[in-house]
Amino acid sequence: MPELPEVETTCRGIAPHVEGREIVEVIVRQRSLRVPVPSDLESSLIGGRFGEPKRRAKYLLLPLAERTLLWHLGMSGSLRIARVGDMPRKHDHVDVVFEGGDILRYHDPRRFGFVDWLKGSADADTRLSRLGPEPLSPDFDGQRLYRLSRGRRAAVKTFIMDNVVVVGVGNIYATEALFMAGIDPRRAAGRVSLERFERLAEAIKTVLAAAITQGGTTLRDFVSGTGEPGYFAQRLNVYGRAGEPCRHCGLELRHIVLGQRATVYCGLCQT
DNA sequence: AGACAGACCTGTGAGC
DNA sequence: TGCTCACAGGTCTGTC
Repeated sequence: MPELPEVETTCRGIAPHVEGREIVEVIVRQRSLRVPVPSDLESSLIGGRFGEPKRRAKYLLLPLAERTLLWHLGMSGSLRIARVGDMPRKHDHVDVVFEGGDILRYHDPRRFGFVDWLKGSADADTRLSRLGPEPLSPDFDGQRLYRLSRGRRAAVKTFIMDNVVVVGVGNIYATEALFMAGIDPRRAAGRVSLERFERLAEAIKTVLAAAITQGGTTLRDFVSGTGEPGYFAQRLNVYGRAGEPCRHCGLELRHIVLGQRATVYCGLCQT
């Protein structure tokens, strides 16, 4: 499931294949994604060239001359580079074919992702304008978490997954960062100290940066832009390990549900 | 305003 | 072996 590191890996992986190359064909096999594929996608893309692909939160931005394509991979989506002649698999919904024969191919079994035009500028499109800072930027730190959390009774895990607080912290990395910082995910956000939020902010940066270095987590159907699988899944300490022993103290890891999300934590190491 | 539930979708794996 | 069914998850929307 693509979280921020996977989207970043995808962005870097596809960039050399798509930037500045003329689009010669667009094939849409499934228009019914979470947002319907725009009816003018094909006509607007053909003959154009993308500028440098960017990432904002878990969105990929592909600029054209006058408009920008906003792509979200949802839960099960992947963008990878194929070649003309590579047979599409089931759930390969969109192909963007470039001069020279590279194909930007969108695969998404659960169709939670979408491709859409950015509405105006990034500041005007409400999907981007309300987003908090990037977790790896200096704008994101423990002070911010502390300030925004005062008076909040929601669980700290739910709080750090709020895109207004900070973007790109999905369920896997929220779970891992809370373990690394030694914080009980159930604790009310408003009752976490500044010192502990500073540890948590550092943990979030550490796990995300490590995952990007590793090329993203390989879980089920993620494949990076160049078709190379990531390797971060092997290094997860708690996510997906409920019932197994904590790597620090050996206590059996517990599974609970917080904010409708599976949560795993150590009852001894996280307080 | 904040908290929470529901909707979207389908492959996977547990349980019968 | 074959079937059914709950579950997984990001984000938007609606309700209290």
